[in-house]
Amino acid sequence: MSDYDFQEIETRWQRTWAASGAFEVGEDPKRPKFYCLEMLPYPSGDIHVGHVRNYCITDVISRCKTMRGMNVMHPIGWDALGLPAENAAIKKGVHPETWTRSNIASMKRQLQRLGFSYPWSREIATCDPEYYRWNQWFFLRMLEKGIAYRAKAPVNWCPSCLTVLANEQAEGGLCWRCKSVVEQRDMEQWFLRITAYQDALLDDMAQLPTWPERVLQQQRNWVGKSHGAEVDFPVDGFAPIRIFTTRVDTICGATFMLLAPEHPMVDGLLADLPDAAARKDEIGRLRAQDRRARLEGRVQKEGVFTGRHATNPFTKEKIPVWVGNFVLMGYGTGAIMSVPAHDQRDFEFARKYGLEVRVVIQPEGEKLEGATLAAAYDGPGRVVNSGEFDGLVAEEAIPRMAAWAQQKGVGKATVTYRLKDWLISRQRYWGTPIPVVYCDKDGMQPVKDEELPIVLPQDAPFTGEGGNPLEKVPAFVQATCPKCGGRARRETDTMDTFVDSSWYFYRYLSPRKSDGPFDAATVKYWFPIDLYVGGIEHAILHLVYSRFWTKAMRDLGLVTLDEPVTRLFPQGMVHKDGEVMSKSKGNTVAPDDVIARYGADTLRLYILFAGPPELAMEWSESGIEGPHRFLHRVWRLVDRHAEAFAREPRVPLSGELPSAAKELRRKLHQTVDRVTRDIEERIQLNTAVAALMELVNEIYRVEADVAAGPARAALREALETLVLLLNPFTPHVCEELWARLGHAESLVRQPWPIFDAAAAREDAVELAVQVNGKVRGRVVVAREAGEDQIRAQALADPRVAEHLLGKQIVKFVVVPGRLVSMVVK
RNA sequence: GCGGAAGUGGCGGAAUGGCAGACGCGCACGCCUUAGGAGCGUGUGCCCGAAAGGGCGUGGGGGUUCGAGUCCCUCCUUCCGCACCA
Repeated sequence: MSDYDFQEIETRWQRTWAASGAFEVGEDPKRPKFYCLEMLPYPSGDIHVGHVRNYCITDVISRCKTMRGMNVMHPIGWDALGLPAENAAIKKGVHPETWTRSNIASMKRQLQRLGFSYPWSREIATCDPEYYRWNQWFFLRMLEKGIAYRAKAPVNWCPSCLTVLANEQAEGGLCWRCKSVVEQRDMEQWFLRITAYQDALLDDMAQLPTWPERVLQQQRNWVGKSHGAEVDFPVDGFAPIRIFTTRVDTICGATFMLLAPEHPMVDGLLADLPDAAARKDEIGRLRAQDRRARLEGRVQKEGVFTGRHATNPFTKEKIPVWVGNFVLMGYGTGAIMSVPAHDQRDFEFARKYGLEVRVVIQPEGEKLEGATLAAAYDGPGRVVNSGEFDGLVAEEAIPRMAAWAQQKGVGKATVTYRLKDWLISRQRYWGTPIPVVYCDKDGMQPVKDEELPIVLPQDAPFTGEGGNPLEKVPAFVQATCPKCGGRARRETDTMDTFVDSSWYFYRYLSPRKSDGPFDAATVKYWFPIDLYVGGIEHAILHLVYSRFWTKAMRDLGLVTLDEPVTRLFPQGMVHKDGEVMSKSKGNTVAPDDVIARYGADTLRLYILFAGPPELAMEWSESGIEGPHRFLHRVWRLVDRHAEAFAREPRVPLSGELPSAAKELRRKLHQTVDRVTRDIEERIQLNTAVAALMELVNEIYRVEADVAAGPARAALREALETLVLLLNPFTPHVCEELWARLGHAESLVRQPWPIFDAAAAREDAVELAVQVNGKVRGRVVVAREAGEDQIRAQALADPRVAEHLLGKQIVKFVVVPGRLVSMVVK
């Protein structure tokens, strides 16, 4: 009997696993495969509790599936390119690669201290040229197919940092670093044509029945498919203004039009008018003021009349054309028809500028008047004031009026999407160089495959003065045109790092392959991913990009899959003191400190026990004591019998067992069933842990009664089964106890306990007896007791009888194994 | 505004429509100990009661059912996305 020295046990077993390559895997056609994926971490410096939670979930499932006889792929890698490394370089004068590699080293050590079951030989880092060369290779294939293209587009420009920012880095219209208001600039950029897949991204959701609805819903919103109509409003002397609307049924109520301030027709419309300059200034003010007003939360609607009129093609009326600060250039056509009677935004605008409000949808049994309307009416009703369409209900009017527009050649039913093509250009150093050059003679030319990888130069200057450091490396910029052999300028934009994470899970399968991104046969064996666990914050960007990437690869003939992931399990965040745990809030907990005090097994157990994995969990310092005490209890319980069992010959469980042994086996096998289903089916790990705690309590309770004689075999079974069931959660202490129980082999591939349904069955059950919905007594009946017998016993219960005195039983319900319910009056 | 998730003891949280509060934290009392921030045991939703027992209880209100935390309707609150999306 010895103390539970978790530090010594944990480091020793971690060394043993590493030395034996315990978690290395390969393709094995004889065993069913299980690809268990977790989101690869960004090497920011330290593992945080959120990572730990993510990886504990996958580790328990991986270890359990392995014990269940499956061939499990459970790899890890590093999402190692990205802005923070470059900022560290600017701030501390270290090269981004040095910073990144040293972070990887320390985070790897932290992961190893947690005992996760990774095949480390498959570790990848996306900053490795042997990884990002395949980003470049994919890019070239996509360029050939027209999936990648270059175009001018508005981007976020920070006037103080003198650089372009990713959308995510310009949140709320402010530069994330210096907080200045970002400007929109038109620049030549690289895009991936994700919009070619917008319907596939929606339709293929049918192949994802086990994805959580909230994720699918977020993705649907992100794609933002919206059915409506486009209609052209002619303007004398100009091209017609094309609008998009979902409510073409209200078009006869359109009393003015609005253009986005950035709309390309605005300047032309103003051109020859006498007061053009003043109007132009006003509109310029709207463009500038718009973003600021939005981020301050003041969303006042403002507009400027252009001085021009357009013709409503349905009513032939001339209506004024305005510029409105709430019309977005990025959605629809950047121009709208304004129907103030039936759209609240248009209503507010019309009231402010004294524009006409005309009712064209009349609700049942009411009479709305434009002049007295208090708010826009957007409910159901019938069309009025709309000529031949009067009397139709709105839903009928929409297709009819769209068809009319098409027939007259002024519009058509159409569909718009919120989704935009994926802008992958970044004017930054620490990313994958985009493999093209620009030749004065031949223009843009893709680099030849043989020249890949285009490697980042080591000697770029990180000054923090803005601009892309790559531009300042002449040896990098100077290139040869692959077509004419003349001088060319190399592209200095690098790729968005979301490119790296869109396909990394294929690379794990053949991580060192040098003649292709992955091996088709291994993909065929391992894909699709059976379970993907990660933070809910990636519900859109990463998970949409990954789905797109697989579809694009399919169309390039590289894979045969439509979707990469069968089951997605987004785990909840970790909170502390009611807030999300984060560096900026300063409420983080360092896993290393917890491990030093309690050990990795306790940390793993606590983080899984604290709550259901899909919901936010609340971190509490005192809560961790429970699992820690539990492991001590397990240790004492098993260790005090271990030596004896290790020596004793194995006695089969046979014949009639004493009742204490039968009770123990009942609880034991009920626990086997619960734990197995909680891990494999429900992914409800907190209740699996609770079941194991109950089991330990039960073993303690009957320990003395089963320590000797024929019952002793049941004690041994219980202790060994406990160690096996607990192993996925707390593998170090379990390995140690397993060894002490006399086993030479590691637990990693030990077969999972087999559920014995007969042993788990209760032979007597206690039923509650309800009278008018209230429990008035209990009866113990044999498992197979018939209804008559149960009825007789229930009525015989003295307390029940008391409540029946002078009453009539009008209904009698027996729920086998549960309760008896009677209604009396 | 739209979408999603969630409201259960002092706290984290359990409950295929079937005995609400499993398991753990905390707390109280006791045992053991030279000592304990160790271990063991008992108790612990609220109210009345010495007890037996009774009443009330899963955000509020209504409904379905022999039976509702769970299903339906409605309202309220909190958190998380997206958001002047036409």
